[in-house]
Amino acid sequence: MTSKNVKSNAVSKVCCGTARDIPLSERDAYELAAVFTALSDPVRLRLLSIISSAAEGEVCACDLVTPIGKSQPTVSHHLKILFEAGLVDREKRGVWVWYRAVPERMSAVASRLR
Amino acid sequence: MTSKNVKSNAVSKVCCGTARDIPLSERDAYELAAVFTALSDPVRLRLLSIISSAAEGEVCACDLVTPIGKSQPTVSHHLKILFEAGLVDREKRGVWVWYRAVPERMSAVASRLR
DNA sequence: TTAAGATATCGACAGTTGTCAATATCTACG
DNA sequence: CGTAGATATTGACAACTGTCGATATCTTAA
Repeated sequence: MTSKNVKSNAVSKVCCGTARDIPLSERDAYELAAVFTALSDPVRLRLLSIISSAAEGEVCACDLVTPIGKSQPTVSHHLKILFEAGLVDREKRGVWVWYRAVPERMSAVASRLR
Repeated sequence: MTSKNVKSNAVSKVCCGTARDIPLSERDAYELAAVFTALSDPVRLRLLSIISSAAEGEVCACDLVTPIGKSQPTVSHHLKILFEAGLVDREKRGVWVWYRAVPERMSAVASRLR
């Protein structure tokens, strides 16, 4: 395992061996991982791209099913995951539900990658 | 399903109904999702945080097992996933393997979130 | 009230993923 | 050689995930 102060090894460098604190806490890691999990599916990324690039700033859920090419329950499922991750916001108006991107949330996540 | 030009509905706004092209291609969505999948685990995020913040710019794999608190095969497994996602680079020197972050890769991913 | 349509939930299933013990591979050193 | 130690691979298992059909819920219009 961890070696320290090994003398005359072939590579002139040794492992430090000290298990210092991890910069990212366990709790933060879990929360960050949860957002990345929401982003880890191609269908959700395409949904996000449609919603984010909407000229009117929002998109009706009814207009997401056909272009995505998945069943309505599946699209609804993915939208829920994006919503719960804080990546999109939604508003029910009449029969329809309108989705819009949350750019601050995406920026916040992006900044965690330096 | 999609409604268009519905007159006198209660919310004064209708779905557009046109299934125009999705900004993010299916191929790009898959590739991006693959990177986010690599980032979607708390253990991997903590590994990344240790490697990224290393004062010497690199960390020996032997010094990652203990602080992470998982078995050696598990840590090796996660490091492989990070490596294959292009998020870390590695170099074998003697018996040890040294990992370093790939900041350009992280920046590239971050920029995809606007 | 009844009907029609948009969205959400449920139940089930196949595929994927994180984990570890056991084992293999590789490297340096007597 | 052969040994010791670091890392990777394998095999197995439980847990999680994406998908769909069926169904429930909700809203508006007639």
